[in-house]
Amino acid sequence: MKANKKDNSNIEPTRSELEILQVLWQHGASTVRFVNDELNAQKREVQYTSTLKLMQIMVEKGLLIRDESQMKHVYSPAAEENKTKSFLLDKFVDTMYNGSASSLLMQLLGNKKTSKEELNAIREMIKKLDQKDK
Amino acid sequence: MKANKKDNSNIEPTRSELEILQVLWQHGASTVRFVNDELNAQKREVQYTSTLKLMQIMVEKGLLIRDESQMKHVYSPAAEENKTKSFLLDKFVDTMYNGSASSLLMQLLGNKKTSKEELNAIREMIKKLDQKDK
DNA sequence: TTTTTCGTACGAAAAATTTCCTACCTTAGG
DNA sequence: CCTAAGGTAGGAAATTTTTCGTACGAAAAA
Repeated sequence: MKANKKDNSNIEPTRSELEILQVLWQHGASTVRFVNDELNAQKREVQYTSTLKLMQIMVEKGLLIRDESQMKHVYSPAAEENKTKSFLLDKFVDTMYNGSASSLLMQLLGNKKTSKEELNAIREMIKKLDQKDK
Repeated sequence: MKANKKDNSNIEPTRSELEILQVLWQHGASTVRFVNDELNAQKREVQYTSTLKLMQIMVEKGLLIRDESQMKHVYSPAAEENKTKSFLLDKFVDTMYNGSASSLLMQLLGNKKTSKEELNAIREMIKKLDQKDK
């Protein structure tokens, strides 16, 4: 019942909260049971009630909304996935690269983990962008 | 005196620790006094001894190293700036974009905050990359 | 020399985050 | 009806992160 920020998307999820958001982004609106199973499968062992509690808190914070019409409540992200991601990406660029997106990209390109396919996808994307402008 | 991970760069700095790293990345090796002043100027009000303590903890964790040869200890990041950033960026891409760098870029390009200049810089970068490959 | 200023060390408090126990309710199966 | 399985609510404990008070030493100023 604390103050809902005018907009949910300017709240920083904690690390655990982010894990939960990931599951919801990936699978869409879900029950606690489902999220908890996913966490245990994908991430780490965690008790059902821990996940429940966390998701309840997230509702209070306005990060999630829930459908209580059924006994098994169904939770979903309160903000657009892209809005949240965009916000977090922005913050990341700011704190890590002084706001320079190209610096970030540079790092990304120098990254072993970035595969050939990724690089090609990026190139294509830029090409299209270039054409539009011309 | 806890175990130093073989490599510092796979440790996740906390949010506050990241703020300190930022200052050090930006200004190079510094005293606590300097870092604290920067934090107060750039970020938020914080007591000198709080910053001191945090930086001491970071030394214990292996995130920072310090030169104690002078009375005013001088701290610097233990790992290469790029190594740490690369690691964090990787994690970010993984958790937020399922490892897809191009998805991230897409988000970046759709971002209001990404200026024209940035876009151009990115285009140039890709062009060069393309030429190399051909 | 005395005092004031500025530094570190250390411990503990405070705050934030995360975990889980217990109680209790509803539904499904016997 | 009775029991077992599975759900939510809420409080409190545990852990992690952050903040700061106090003690004390060195150096600079008076």
